[in-house]
Amino acid sequence: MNKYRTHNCSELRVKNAGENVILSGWVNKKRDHGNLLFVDLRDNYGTTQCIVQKNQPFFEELEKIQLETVVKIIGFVSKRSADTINKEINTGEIEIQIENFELLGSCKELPLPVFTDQEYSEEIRLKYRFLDLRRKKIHSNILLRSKVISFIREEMTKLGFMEFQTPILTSSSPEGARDFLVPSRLNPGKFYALPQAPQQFKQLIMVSGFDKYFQIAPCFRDEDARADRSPGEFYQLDIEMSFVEQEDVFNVVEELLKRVFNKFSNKKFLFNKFPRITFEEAMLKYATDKPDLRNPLQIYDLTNIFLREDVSFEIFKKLVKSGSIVRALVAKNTKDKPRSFFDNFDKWAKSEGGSGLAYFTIEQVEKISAKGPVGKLFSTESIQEIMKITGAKVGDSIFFACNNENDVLQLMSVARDKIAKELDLIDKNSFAFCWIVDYPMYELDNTTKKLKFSHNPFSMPQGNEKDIDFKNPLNMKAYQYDIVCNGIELSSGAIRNHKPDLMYKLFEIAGYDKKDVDKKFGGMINALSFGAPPHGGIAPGIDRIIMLLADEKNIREVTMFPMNQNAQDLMMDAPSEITIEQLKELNLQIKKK
RNA sequence: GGGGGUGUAGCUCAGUUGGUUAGAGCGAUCGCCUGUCACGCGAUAGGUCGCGGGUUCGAGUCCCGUCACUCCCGCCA
Repeated sequence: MNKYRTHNCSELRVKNAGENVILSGWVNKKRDHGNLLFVDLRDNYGTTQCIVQKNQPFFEELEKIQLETVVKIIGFVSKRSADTINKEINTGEIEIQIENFELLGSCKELPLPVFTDQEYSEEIRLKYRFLDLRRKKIHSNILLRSKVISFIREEMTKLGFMEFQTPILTSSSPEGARDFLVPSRLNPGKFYALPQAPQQFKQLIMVSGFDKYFQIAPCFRDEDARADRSPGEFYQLDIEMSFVEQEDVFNVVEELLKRVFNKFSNKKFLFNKFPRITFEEAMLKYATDKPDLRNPLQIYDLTNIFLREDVSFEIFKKLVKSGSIVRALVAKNTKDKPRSFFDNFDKWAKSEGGSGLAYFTIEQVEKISAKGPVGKLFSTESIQEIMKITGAKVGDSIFFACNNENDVLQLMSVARDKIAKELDLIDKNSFAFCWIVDYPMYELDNTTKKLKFSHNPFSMPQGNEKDIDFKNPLNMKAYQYDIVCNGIELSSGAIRNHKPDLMYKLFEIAGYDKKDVDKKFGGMINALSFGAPPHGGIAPGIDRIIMLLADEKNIREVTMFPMNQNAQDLMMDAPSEITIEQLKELNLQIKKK
């Protein structure tokens, strides 16, 4: 028999009444009635009410015990009387009559309450994460994470995939995020990098003939944090497959995500078959390549309206003439909204650094007209044209923004969310997945004005190799795709370029000559020239999947031991200073400020 | 690197236009209480109002600076 317990704290039922039992756990709560003491004992599985009367010799000792102390309770199970049953917990029909107890782990005065729904500061939560993790919500989030990960492993295995580990110490890559670097003791002056993703390794696994790979892979990127982005490290469900086209990857991922989301959430799927939206279409309709499709609002281009003679909105007309564009959103049935409703959006848009949001409401007394500060600047015919383009009806309002393309898109993307939230148009009980496809191979770097890879440099350009228009690289599309759910980008993926010659050509366009490519990606290119299968894959973010399933907005709520925004672990005190000896051994010197 | 928010007791927060001794709930300590399940009742302790400077007869409150946490932008192929 186990020394510490015969049962866990969620196990005992009426049928156990009369049995002698031993339970161990944390003192979750005490209710002290002076001559009668209730102790709620908690472990990973649940809580059990234990009770002791004053006549027991250890009564006073137990009465004074700190919450969160770990104790072993020895006693017997007794059935509760009907009026004292607690239906909230699954051991609520019984209680333990304590016959003795043993202190297993004492507890100092708590820096934060454990048994409470109260929110408290992240600083204190992260410093005492081991206490924070005892709390119900986050404890169950972490359990959910564990279950999801093992389910994913099972399902991937069923789908014929093999899990392989890839190195954690690897080489720095020139593209992409900032690397975390690790100095090499045996190779003075040289550094390893932690992998931003096992990108090259998973391709090498394909070249090695393993056909279907997956891994719950740690990824390291030294970039600034966001609510949905841990600083430092995160996990991807890394997938790669040989002899596949884009659709084959989609089928696997769609099937897997459906199984996972159906198993771990009651929310419904808005689309049973995930819609495919081209990058171009997404940017036009949603002004972002990670649209929240729960939001029914669409964006329309109204630039041409401002070239019309019968529109006298001179500020916008002037901007349009000098190259600005106009994009609009329709807010249905908003004619009765107060003036403040509209002005607040304009005020908000200005606070976003934009030029504001103009608006009018379509009305019809006899003729169709526009109401609002700029309404009279539009003729009936121009309003009718706007209604044709946008599908707006009498009683709807139009919000529009005019600026250069970048700024308009940025504003409209956020405005679309904000207006939908304000009008309560988003069904919170659903998942809206979609694929974003046909990404451009290259884009212009805003600061350097040079061409760069818009996503992964290893992606395969679309079309027959002979027909690819290398002269107009900005027109080149790639077999590059993203999967998005509820406005959250879960993953990017691509069919890879497995042809070294083509790869050199593509890198040349981005400004890397053959020598650069050989130096930076030599291992990869070399491998591809020894018989590489066509292959492709994807890597959905595990943390974000759990966030969606747990309905959490912050990634730290689904991460056991996260770092804070400044990439510090307040509990372990990382990063920390190291000794002179360690530095010497690594041939490093710290430059003083 | 830039912008916003927050910072008052161990924890969560209140604190009016600048005005006497900075409050509450939870927690802690002590006492009372035999059926609670957020038990109840009474008492006590607990404060560099993040830090530094300034304005003022007087600053938790106003101003300047700074630090910490957080959200966003940049960044994240």
